[in-house]
Amino acid sequence: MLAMAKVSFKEQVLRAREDAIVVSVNRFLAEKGFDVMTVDEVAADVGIAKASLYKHFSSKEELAGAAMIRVLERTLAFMASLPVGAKAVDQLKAVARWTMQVQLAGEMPSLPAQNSTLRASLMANKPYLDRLMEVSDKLGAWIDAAQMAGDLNPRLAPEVALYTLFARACDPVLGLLKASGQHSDEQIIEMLLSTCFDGLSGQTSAVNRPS
Amino acid sequence: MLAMAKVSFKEQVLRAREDAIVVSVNRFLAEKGFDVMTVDEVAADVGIAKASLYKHFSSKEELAGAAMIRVLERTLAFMASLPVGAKAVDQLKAVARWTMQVQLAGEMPSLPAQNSTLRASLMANKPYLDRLMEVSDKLGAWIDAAQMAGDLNPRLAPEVALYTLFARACDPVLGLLKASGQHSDEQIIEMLLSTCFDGLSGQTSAVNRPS
DNA sequence: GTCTATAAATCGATAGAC
DNA sequence: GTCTATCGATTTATAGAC
Repeated sequence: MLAMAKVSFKEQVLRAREDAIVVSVNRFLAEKGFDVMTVDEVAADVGIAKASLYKHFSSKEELAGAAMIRVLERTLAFMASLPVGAKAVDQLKAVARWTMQVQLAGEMPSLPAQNSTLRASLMANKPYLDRLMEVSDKLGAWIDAAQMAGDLNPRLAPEVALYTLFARACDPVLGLLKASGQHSDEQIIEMLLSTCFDGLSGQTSAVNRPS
Repeated sequence: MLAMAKVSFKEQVLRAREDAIVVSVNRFLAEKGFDVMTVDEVAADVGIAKASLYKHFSSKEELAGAAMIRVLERTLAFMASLPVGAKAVDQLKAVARWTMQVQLAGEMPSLPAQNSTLRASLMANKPYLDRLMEVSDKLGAWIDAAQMAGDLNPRLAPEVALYTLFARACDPVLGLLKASGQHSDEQIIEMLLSTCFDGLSGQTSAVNRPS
C-alpha cells in the first residue's frame, strides 16, 4: 500500500513536470513558431537541463505534437461545456470566438504547414490525429446542422467552412489589429467574427453572444 | 559610344542574374517559408556560388525584402491594369482573386510575422516600405469608396478590411483545399472569395467577375 | 531522471585566390 | 564578380557520471 502510494506520487510529479514542459512549448509556439523555437530555450524556461527534457519527449516534433494535443483537448472541453440546446450556428460562433480569445491570450500554438519533417511526425502521431478528428467531426456535425437550418450558406462545401474555422484560430489579422492598438481585444474579436460569418460586405445578421 | 553600350550590356546581364535570384527566393519563400529556406539552396538553384550571391544581396533578410518588393510591384501592376470605371468593391474582389491565383501558382512569398530580425530589416528597407504603403493607400481608397457606396459594411473599421485582404493572399485554407484535391483551382478561389466578402452565412450578393 | 559536456550537422557570412 | 574553402555560431540530439 505504501509502495503503491509512493509510485503514484512520483508519477504525479512526473506528470506535473511534463505538463510544465508542454505549457512552455505551447507559449513558445504561439510567440515564435516551430522553426524559431529552440529546445534549449524550452529547457531553460522550464528550469531543467536539455538532456532531461529529452527523457520525456524524444524529439522537437514530439514536443510540438504534445502542445497541439493539449490545445485540441482544451477545445474539446470548451465544446463540451456549450449548452446542447443552442442553434448550431451559435455553437460554431462560440467556438470561433473562443479560439480567437486563446490566440489573443498568446496561447494558440501555430505550426508551419510547410515543414515536411514536422508534418510527417504529426501524421504518425495517433493521439494527435484522434483528437484532431474528434474536433473535426463535432464541428462538421454543427456545420451540417447549420446549413440545414439555413443559418450557413447551403451552397458552401462543408470542408470549406471547416478549414475556414480552423484557419481563423491562427489568423494573423488578430495580431495585426492588436499591434495597431486602436481596438480592445473584445472589439477585435467581434469585428473578425463579423467578417468571418457575414463577410466584408456585411449587412446580414448581427453576431450574438451565446447565453 | 561603344564603351557605354558595353557597360549597359554588362549591367543588363547583372540585372538578369539578380532577377533570377529573386525569382528563386520568391518560390522558396512560397514553398518553405523564410526560416526553412537556406541561402545555400538558393545559390544552388540559381547555379552560382553562395559567395557570389552575397555580392548581390548582403544578407538573407535582404533577399526576402527583394522578393517582397517584387510581389508588391506585380500587385501594383495588376491594380493599374484594372478598368478605372468599375465599382470599388469589384476592384477589391479582383485584387483578392488575383492574389489567390498567385498563391495557388506557388508564387506568393509568405514571411513569418514573428521573426524579429526579419521585421527589423524590412522596417529599415525603404523601397519595400514605399511599395507597401502605395498598395495600402490604393486599397484603402477603394475600401473607403466601397463603404460609401454601401457595397462594403460601413460599420467595419477600414483597417480591418485592409488587413483581411492582405491576409487572404496567404490564407492557408487555399493550400488545404488544394491538397484535398476535391475542387479545381477556380472553384477554390470562387468559394473563398465568397466567404471573404459574403461570409460563411452567405445568402447576400453573388461574386461577379470583372469585365 | 537530472546534470555537464560534447558530438554531429547545419547555416549565415566571409577570406582570399583568380 | 565568381569561385573554393572555411570560420564562427547555433541547434538537435546523445554520452556518461551521479
